[in-house]
Order: sequence, then structure tokens, then C-alpha cells
Amino acid sequence: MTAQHGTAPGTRRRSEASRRAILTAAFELVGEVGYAKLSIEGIAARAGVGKQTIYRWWPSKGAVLFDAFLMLSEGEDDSAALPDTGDLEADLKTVLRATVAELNDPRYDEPMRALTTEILHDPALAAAYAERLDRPMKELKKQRLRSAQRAGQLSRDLDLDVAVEMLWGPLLNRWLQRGGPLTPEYADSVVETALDGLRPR
Amino acid sequence: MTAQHGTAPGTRRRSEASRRAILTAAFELVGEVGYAKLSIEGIAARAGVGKQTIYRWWPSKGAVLFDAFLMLSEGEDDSAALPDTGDLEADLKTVLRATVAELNDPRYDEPMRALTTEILHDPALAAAYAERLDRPMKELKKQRLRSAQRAGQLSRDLDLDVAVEMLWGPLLNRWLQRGGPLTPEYADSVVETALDGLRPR
Amino acid sequence: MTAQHGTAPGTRRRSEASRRAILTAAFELVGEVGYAKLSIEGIAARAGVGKQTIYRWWPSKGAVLFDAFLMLSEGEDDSAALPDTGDLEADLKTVLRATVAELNDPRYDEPMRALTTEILHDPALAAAYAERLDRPMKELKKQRLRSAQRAGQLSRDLDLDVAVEMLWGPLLNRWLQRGGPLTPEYADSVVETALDGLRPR
Amino acid sequence: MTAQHGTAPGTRRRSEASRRAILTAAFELVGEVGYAKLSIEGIAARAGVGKQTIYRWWPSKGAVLFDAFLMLSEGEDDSAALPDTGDLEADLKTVLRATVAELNDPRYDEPMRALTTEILHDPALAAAYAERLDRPMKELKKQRLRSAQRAGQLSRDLDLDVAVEMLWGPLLNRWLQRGGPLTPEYADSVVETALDGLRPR
DNA sequence: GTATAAACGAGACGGTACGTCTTGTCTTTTC
DNA sequence: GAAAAGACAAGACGTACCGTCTCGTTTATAC
Repeated sequence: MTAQHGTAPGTRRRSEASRRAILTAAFELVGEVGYAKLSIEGIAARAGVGKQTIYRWWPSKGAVLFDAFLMLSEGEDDSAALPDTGDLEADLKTVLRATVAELNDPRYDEPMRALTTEILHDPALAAAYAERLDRPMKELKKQRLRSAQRAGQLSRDLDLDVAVEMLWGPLLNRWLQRGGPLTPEYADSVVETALDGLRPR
Repeated sequence: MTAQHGTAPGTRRRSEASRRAILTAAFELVGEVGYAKLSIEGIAARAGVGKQTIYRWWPSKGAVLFDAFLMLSEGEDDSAALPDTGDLEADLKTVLRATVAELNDPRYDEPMRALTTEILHDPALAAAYAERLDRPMKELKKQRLRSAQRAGQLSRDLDLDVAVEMLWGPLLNRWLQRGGPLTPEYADSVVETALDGLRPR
Repeated sequence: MTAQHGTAPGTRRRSEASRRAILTAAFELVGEVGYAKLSIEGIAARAGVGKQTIYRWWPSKGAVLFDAFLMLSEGEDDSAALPDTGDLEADLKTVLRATVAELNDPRYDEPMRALTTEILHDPALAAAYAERLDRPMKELKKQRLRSAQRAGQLSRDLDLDVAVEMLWGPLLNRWLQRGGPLTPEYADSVVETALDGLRPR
Repeated sequence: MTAQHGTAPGTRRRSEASRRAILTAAFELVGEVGYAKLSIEGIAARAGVGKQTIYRWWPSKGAVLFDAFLMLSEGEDDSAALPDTGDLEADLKTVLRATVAELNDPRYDEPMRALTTEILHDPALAAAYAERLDRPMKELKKQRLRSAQRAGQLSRDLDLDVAVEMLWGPLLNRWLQRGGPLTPEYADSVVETALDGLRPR
């Protein structure tokens, strides 16, 4: 039950080598020349592939980029849970600091901005992103929060979606809009403020 | 005290009519055809203006779009403070619901996505945005929070920047990434959760 | 030994239809709007062709025009010799009168002026013109003179190149510079004067 | 009797300095960048003059070029007759060799080609050229021939216009179309052939 | 083992838009 | 009131890519 398609008479014989070359080229190129100058033509040339091979299998430039990200994330261990030492605040700071580090990593900055741009203007891609890349990550985050909730460290009636977005939203926004320095200290500050709330205790 | 520049010998005589026509055309067009199909050529044609007149005064498509937003926002009353009834939670809900309504308004959706895209890839534009459009708004928000802080409704040592970002960040992120329904109820939920914090009280 | 190219892997598949459409459009347009207003853009539009298809195959506007002339001249019978009734003077008058008629024909006037302009400023084009269009014609003319020479009607030591240029040069010059009326009588006069020479006999 | 316009009531205060600067700039520029890249804009910049000053006084780029030639030729002695040693053939060879030398002079090549181009497409300019530049020269040539005619060295009933064109036409044509080497020997050959005629004597 | 049919690399095609350049007009300021 | 300066609407320049469409050439079953 591994085959993606039952091998029907008019068989598909897609070239795996071309697929990988295209995705790799797309990811590298967007990092080198930036989103604005990324072109199908350029990807095809870099991958040593005919343009038609791209148009045959992907509906848009964004879809190629998206698959390039998927390919990368498949290398990672999906089942890897977030750290759970019992100390929620420390664990969250660890994870958010890691997020900050990744957002500041120049290897991922341009590609992620490019993908974000595509998501911004393509609802279908946005849905795919939410489903394939964002949801698994969010699920891990919610899992950690659920564990804390069971331990009585979080409000019983807390909406975990809102909680996750309140923790990661500020970071993403600073990154996207360059609305301020994106430092580990900022991550810590967000965690503390979110946990305690704005009101005095 | 009217002259913008001291009228030097070979002075500049920029056409205000062309400037307004270009900005108006840019804003309208991005709403009609979307960001991807927005072109300098199209803006010039719609504005009844030569392309060179655009290239002469703006360095990029994003800069035009940015100025179009600036022109709109200049119509608004900048000194208008956020509502302050004394009931912080209610006031915040009112404001965030208004934000939600604006983000959902189709007249602003495409233009704002377009501007966001440009900001995403152009640090200079991002700085201009932060300075000219975002900061004044953020100042108003912080002012309201400061008032609440003085009234003892917010922690004394609260970082107001973090607070503002924790309130508005989740909304903006849902909007940008279409990561879930952007409803008034969501706005309320964000306000409540932010004020009380994730921890049980 | 029939194949023009050994059909290599990435072979060329130039569109003959586009080529003809471009040349026809170029010839028609130069007659309609004149040389000064002839543009690649206009040719492409008239021919229903992308600009790149012109730039791909021709190095300059002049080269297109030149090929347009070539296409026309290929329709004509190249082997057609000049008339040879035995009466050299009469034959030359016939031919030069025909030349005068053609130069005065409004259908060819503008296109030929345009081509001449390009030749005037482009040595490479001038060489191509001399080789492909001018030389075959000149050869026919020299052939007729050679026949007369054999019949003792022309000096034995006559330089036929000089002779041809002395017969046709004055006509072309009047046409180019509009230096006087270009009439059949003028053609006759040139023939008579050239044959007899300026000196009294 | 030097003024071109009588000083009419609404007096003209045309700047002679600008006029000369424009004509000089035009002549120099056409020699430097060639006809194709000669622009009004460039002439104005080189001359340190506003574009309007050119448009105000000349109807076309060709007219500027034409006046530039006029200015040069005014420096020359118009009354200078062609050499008349009594030996017509030798005198003609001298003059035609001088013509050849001038046509081969790179300082005059480009400017003359440029002017020729303009004449080619502008009948009004052609008429001005014929009247102001060509006719005076032609008159000198005809004068020399008339002298020879009186001396019995040329046919009594010779059409001097045709004669002049038969002598100079071949040279100009070779120059224009680069239809062969333009050497002093060629000039000699033309003179000899024209004088003796094509027919055997 | 061939047939055969798809996917492939290559790249020409009709187009759109780019950013630059020049045209000829218009306007402002200086002399 | 002519001149220098230069903004303006218009539009062509030559280039880069778009997405579609043949071309021959692999290449991997299916016969």
C-alpha cells in the first residue's frame, strides 16, 4: 500500500531526479536572488530541466516553493515532541528562542519570506500550508500546552489555539514586518507576559 | 511660510495633479486586479501619466503603494485617541473588533496584502512603514494601555510594546496566513486571554 | 548530402509563417508610415508576432528591411538577361527608362529610400546588399555591355564596372538627392552622353 | 546687408552664441556618436542650451544638421573657381581626386552620411540642400566645363548638367553604397571614360 | 525483444511588462 | 521676451519571463 497511484495502463513515469533537482534549485535560487527575481525559467535552467516539466507538475511558482519546503521538513522528525521538563515557562522560552534563531538565520530568511508572499496571495496555497506544514507544528505546540494544562499550570478553560497564537504571533509579526529587534530576550518577555497576563496579579 | 523649498534657480516643479492621479490609480488597481497583476505600466495608463513620471519620483512599485496608503491615512484624524471609557477590556474588544472588520473588508484586503508583500521584501520600505504608518497607530494603542496602567488595571512593570504585539499580533497573523476564521469572537477571546494570562488565577 | 543541418538533439524549428509575416509587414509598413516612423514594435504588431521573434532572427531593423527586399527579388527571374536586340543604344535606353519608372513608382520609393538609409550607416548591410542584390543586377548589366563589346560597339579596353556606374550612377543620384527631374528623357540623355563621351567626335 | 531678418517691431533677440553652440555641437556629435544616436537632447546638452531653443528655431534634426553644414561652408571662399590650366582632363582628375579624398576623410564621412539621410527623407531639406549647398558647387563645375566647351574641348551641344552628374555621380554612389573602392585611380578612370565615351573612337 | 506512449531537454512562439531613452510641448524662473 | 532648466505625456527601445506549443530523445512498461 505504498504506491501513490495504482500502476494503471497509461502509466505515469515521473522522473524523481527531475523533481528533486527542481525543488533544490528553487530553494537555492530564492535564497540567492531573492523572491522578486525568482523565475520558472531560472529554476528550470538551474535544475537542467525543461520548463514544461515544471508546468506539468506544479500549478504555480508558489507551489514549487511550497513543495521545496515540504521536502526539507520531511527530513525532520515529525514525531519529535517539544521539550517537556515540567517547567512550562522554561520550556516555552527554549522553544521560542529556537524559533527566533531560525527566523534570524539568513539561510531561511529569504525562502520563508518568499513562501509567505505566495501564501499571502494564494488561498489554496495558504490552505495547503496550514494543513501540511503549520498544523503539524501547531499540534506539537498544543500538545505541550495540554500537558501543562493537565498539570494545572494553565487555565482549565484556555483556548489552546489562541494561546499558541498569542505566543508565536508576536514573533512572526516582528519578523515579517521587521517591527523591532527579534532577540531571545524578546522571546522571554513574550512568554512571561503571556503566562502572567497583562493584568496585575 | 508657504514655500516647501526655497525656490532655487533650477527649481523642481513637480505636478501635484499627476502625483494624486498616480496614487489613486495604484490603490484602485491593486484592489481590482490584485497584487500580482499590478504593473507600473497599468498605473501610468490608468492615471493618464507617462511611465517616466512614476520612475522619476518613486524608486519602486512598493513605494508608490506605500505613498497611496499614506495619502489615505492623511485624510484621517491622526490625533484621534482610542476609546477610553474606563473599562479596559470593553475598550480593547471594541478596537480589536474594528480591526477585524477592517481586515475583513474586501476594499482593504488586497491593497493591504500588496503593501505587506512589498514590506516583506524591502527593508527600506519596512522602515518607512514602521515610522510613518505603524508607529503613530502603535502610539495610540500604547497611550490607551498607559492610561489603564495608571489606573492600576495593568501590571506596573508591563512592557507596553510586548502587550500591544500580543493583542494585535494574533489577529494580523490569522489574516496574513488565513490561519483560521477572523471573527469578532476571536478578537474577544484574544483580549480576554491576554488580559488574564495563560496561567490560572 | 541533402540535409541542411544534421538534426542535432536540440534542433532549430524556425517558423516560416512568422518569417514571411514579418517581412511582408515590414515592407508594407515602411511604405505606409515612412522610414522615420518604422518601428520593430509596429512590425511585430502588424505581423501578429512577438517582438522577440524579430530580435531572435535579425540583428537590426535594417536587416529585416533587407530581407524583405530579398524576398521580393527572389520572386523575380534572376536569370532574365537584359534585352539584346543588337542596338546597344536602344537597349540601354529601354533599360534605363525602366529604371527611371521603377524609381518613380511610389510603391518602391519609400521602401528603397529606407533600405538606402540603412545601407548608408551599416557597412555590414552594405556588403550584404552589394553581394546579394546589387551584384547580380550589375552582372546582368555588364553581360549586356560585354556582348556589345564583342560586337565592336564598345571600346576594347573599357572598364565595364566604370561604364555601368557611369550609366546608372547619375540616375540613382538624382533619385536619392532629388537633384532634378527624373524623366525618360534624362535617361536617354545619359545614355547618349555616356556612349559618345563629353569630347567632341 | 548681413542680417538674415530685418529687425521687425516685435524684435528678435536671438542669441547668436546659442546658435553657434548648437550647430557646432550637432556637427561634433554626429561625428562622435553617429547618425543613429544623434538626438536633440544630446545636442542641447552638449551646447549647454535648453531644448526649446532648438525647437524654437529649427523644424527638425535634419535642419540643424543642414545649418551646421552651411556654417562650415560659409567659412570657405565661395567664389573660388575650379582650377583651369587649359588641360581639362588633368584639371578634372585633380578635382575628382580631391572629392575622393574628402569623401574618404573620416571627419566628414559620418556628418555627410547623416545629412544625406535627412535629405533622403525630407523633400524640403533636399530642396534647401540643392539650392544652398549643391547648386553653388555645381555652378563652379559647370563653369569649368563651359570654359572647356568654349575652347572646343567638349561637344558643342553637351548638356552640362548631365556631364557634371556623369562625372560626380559614380563617385557619390560608390561612397554612399560602399559599392567598391573609392580610390584616386577610380577617379581618373571615371574622367577618362566620361571624356572619351563608351564607344570606340 | 521489441513496440509504444509518457515524460523529458530544449527552445521557438505570441505576449506582457520591465526600466530607459527620446520626442516635442509646456511651465517656471532668470536675465 | 528669449533663454536655461527641466517636468510632462507619449511611446519605442531591447531584455526578461510568462505559459503554450512543438520537436526529437529517452525510458519503462506492456505485448
